[in-house]
Amino acid sequence: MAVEEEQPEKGFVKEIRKQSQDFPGWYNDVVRKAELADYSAVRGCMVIRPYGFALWENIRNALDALIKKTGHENWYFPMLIPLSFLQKEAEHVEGFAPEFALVTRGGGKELEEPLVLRPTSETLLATTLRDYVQSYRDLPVLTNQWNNVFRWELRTRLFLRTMEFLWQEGHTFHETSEEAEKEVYTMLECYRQIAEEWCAIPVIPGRKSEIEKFAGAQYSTAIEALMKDGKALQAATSHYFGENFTRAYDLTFTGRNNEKQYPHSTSWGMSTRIVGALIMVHGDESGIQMPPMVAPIQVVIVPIFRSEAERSQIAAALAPVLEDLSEIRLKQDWRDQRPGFKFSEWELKGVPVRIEVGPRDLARNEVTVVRRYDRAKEAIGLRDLGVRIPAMLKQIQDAMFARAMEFRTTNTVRLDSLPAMVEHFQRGSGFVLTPWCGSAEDELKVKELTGATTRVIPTGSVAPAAACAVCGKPAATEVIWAKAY
RNA sequence: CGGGGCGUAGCGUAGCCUGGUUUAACGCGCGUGGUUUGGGACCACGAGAACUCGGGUUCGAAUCCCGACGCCCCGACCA
Repeated sequence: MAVEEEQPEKGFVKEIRKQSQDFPGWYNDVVRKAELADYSAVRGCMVIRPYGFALWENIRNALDALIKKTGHENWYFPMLIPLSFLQKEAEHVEGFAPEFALVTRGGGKELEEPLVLRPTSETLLATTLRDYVQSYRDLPVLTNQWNNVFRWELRTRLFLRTMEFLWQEGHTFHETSEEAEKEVYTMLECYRQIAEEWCAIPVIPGRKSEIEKFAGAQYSTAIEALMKDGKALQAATSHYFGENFTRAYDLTFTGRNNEKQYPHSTSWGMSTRIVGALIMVHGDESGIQMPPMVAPIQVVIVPIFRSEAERSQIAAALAPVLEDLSEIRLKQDWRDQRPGFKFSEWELKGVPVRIEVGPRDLARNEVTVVRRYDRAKEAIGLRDLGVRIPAMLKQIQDAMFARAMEFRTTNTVRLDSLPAMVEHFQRGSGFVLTPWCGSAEDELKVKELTGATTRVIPTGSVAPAAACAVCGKPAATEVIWAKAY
């Protein structure tokens, strides 16, 4: 009951700041009050609580299945990496050095060489695979690992940027550049599927600019999503390294021509940040909204009763229903709280469907079903739930994606001049699509004038027959600009 | 790293300016008992804080002074 401001019309929320007035405050309240995650003893690190971790697990399981389906195998590499490994690739170390966390002591004495808590594992992969790859017959090597990484961040936010986070990092090594580049886009497509089909988050896949690419990559690709506050969030990335890392780490193979060659490598990752994206795309003034496919709890049953007799009546009536819904992630809430309290709490936590069962319902052999998506309420016969609930979950999943897509569409504009961009970004953000010549000076100029950066050059977009919106030279591509997380 | 703010019970705060009826208060939460239960219930009783840490001033410090540490916000930085 921390908030004194006037209640929203519906009067359902008491504990979270208003999304419309204080988006960052709202986000923070929702993450903590919905019991997804909390701060920890160390600044910038977080405790992921069971409800939040269950959400991550659902996303992870879906992605892990896709990764395996596309031919990759899970490995595990150590978290401690000798500092010298990181220092071998100049661009890479330059990009990451400020974020290193070093271990300098062990066993009570100073270490010969500091160890880095992995910020990412490219260097370790390339080094290790030297022992396993000799011939073109040993390629491709398609690896993935689920782990934690550390980056010493100055400003942190739960899920979006923490010093330690969970992700998967895939690393692959190929005989040819064609094969490696194909891999980059195969994995980007996997990420698109996870984001759009599982998390109901519309994304734009495409290529990052030179400035925005990963340190050490030839080029980077990403999927970009638009949050409800108009800011962009990179939801996953996939990089092409060419021979950059294999040369730097002297990973070679003997090719079909009997000559020593360097494999072409890639890496790609999706992190717990996707959880933050999901919250900021679907959440509203009442809290989170979980897309049914990844929701830790898809259906919650709130029994309403006054007496022991009513209680057992409800329990008895529910028994066959529970059998019909055995495929659903379902929770019964028999806690000793008033129903209204439970309604609010489950809405805050974003459970897609709530089933209310009380004496009035049972008298008609029905239950009251309420959708979190729009609070639509309807009576459904007890025997129909086994069919109606799965259909409803599917319908909610689709509706959530459609609504997010509509938001993105109405918040995407085409502009063709720098003054128009400056004027636009003074009012807010959203996606801004412009013709662009591709020069880094333009990016820096726009960033200085507006705070916005290039997010992505959409896959499949063609060079418009137009002048670059920033400098007026002939455009080489279309590009999306936005203020970003 | 620059600018600003804050450290008082599990959480959110009041008290501080103007030291002493403060035995540090209030709300939420927590425990027990009871009445309740279809949109965040109510009553009663109860547990819970040597006020971030270290110095100093003073007869007396949560309160004033100095220092340290931690956290938050803004900026810079940033897969």
